Amino acid sequence: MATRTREPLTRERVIEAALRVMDDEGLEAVSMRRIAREVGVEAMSLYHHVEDKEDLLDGICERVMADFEFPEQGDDWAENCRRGARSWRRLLKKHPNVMRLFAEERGPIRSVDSMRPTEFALRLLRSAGLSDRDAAQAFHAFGGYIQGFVMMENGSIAGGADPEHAKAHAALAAALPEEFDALQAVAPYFLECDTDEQFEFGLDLLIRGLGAKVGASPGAGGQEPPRTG
Amino acid sequence: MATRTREPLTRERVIEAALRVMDDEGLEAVSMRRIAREVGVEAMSLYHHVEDKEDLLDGICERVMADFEFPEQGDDWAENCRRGARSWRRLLKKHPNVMRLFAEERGPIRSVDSMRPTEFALRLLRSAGLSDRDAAQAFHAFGGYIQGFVMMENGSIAGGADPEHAKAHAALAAALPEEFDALQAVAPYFLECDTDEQFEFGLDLLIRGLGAKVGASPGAGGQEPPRTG
DNA sequence: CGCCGTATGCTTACGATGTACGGCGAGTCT
DNA sequence: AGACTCGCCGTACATCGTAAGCATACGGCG
Repeated sequence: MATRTREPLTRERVIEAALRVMDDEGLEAVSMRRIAREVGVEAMSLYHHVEDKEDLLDGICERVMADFEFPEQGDDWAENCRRGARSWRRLLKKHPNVMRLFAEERGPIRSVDSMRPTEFALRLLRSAGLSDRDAAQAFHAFGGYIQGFVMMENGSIAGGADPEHAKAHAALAAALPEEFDALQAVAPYFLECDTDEQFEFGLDLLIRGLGAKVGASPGAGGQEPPRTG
Repeated sequence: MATRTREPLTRERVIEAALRVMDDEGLEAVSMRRIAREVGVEAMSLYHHVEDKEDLLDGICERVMADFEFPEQGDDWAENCRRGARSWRRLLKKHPNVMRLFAEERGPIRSVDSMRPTEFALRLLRSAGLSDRDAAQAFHAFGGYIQGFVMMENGSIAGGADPEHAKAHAALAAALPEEFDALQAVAPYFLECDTDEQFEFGLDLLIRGLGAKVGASPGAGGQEPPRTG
């Protein structure tokens, strides 16, 4: 028979297929029917493994986060931060569409593995000498920067990566009234666009700033937490 | 007659209606039919003023950017940067869903007004003493940070703003295995979550870092641009 | 062995979406 | 007057998420 006791579809396999389709064909290709086809099943069968499409997308997010590659750590906290940040960016760029999912309101976390990157980052910041409070703040600062940067790389609002769009952008900048002189002066550098270098630039700013802060109040562990009621 | 020569629907009015619906009822409510109803017309009539839905969404983005409020400028470049950043964040928070649009790949810019915030930011950075090249880099650093931060505020992946979600997140953190000690220690501060303060923290890091850079190579204008072929 | 509850999958169907296509009425030009 | 254009409408279609019900297969029981 064709329908021999087949491999019994799991949530993991569904999500994996969805991630594959998303990476290969874009987020709009991720429909229940498309994913079902991908795993050799009809659309409605997926609902035995995911609650609904939102849940599927949540699953993709967690799946991606769980793929974070933990960089080796050395003695220099700044370099450790840099490596962590680069790794996070690399991950986000590997699945360009996941930023769009992050930008939506996501459901509660379900898998433990997807929290490991956060734990990793927080340890790193604490080991740099930040208080728990400052670690939380710095976490948001770095997280925001990295995700926002990648978003600008992908979405290309106000300075994107792909040459064609950048070219169009620059052409438009050149055609602008004279009052946009700063834009016209800087446009070539938008075009040049070595995004790795640009990423490092901002990363450097954050780390320098953090260095100043660490130097200012060195070695402080966590003081008492705020009342969380 | 009811159908007297009525106000002749324009692209602007369509986009304005779409923005209103998006702000009031969320991005998923923005359908061609819904917007058409909003302006008292049938869905297909919209296509005389926007190419397709993508174009409409592009229009929303530009419309929002054109709403940027230019803060007054003083003598302190750092304070000027802060004001500009706060203004940009305020704008993004005023239309929380627009971040999701920015996260997608957007079409080419069409309106001049929507470029003014960029021009403003670049002037500001140049007046701080940055070279054109560094201004471009810093622009991406600040832009990335601000947008990413707001995205985290809204989307709440790894530390969101609204209390309910944060609470759930913290509860989950507390229930985590012991290996997540950093996360557990910092969780209260994620919960506390004075987002304004957190925003200022990251902003400060960037500005401090920039200050170091400005101090290092002071007053340099723009050197020659790279070949843009 | 047969029996049955519970997973798992399929089929059908419904309402909503973006938009291609063609028609219709009014204003403008020759 | 007649032709043409412009703004708008109505209809139609493919695709989407998913609710409801039916079919089949598997595991634990007698």
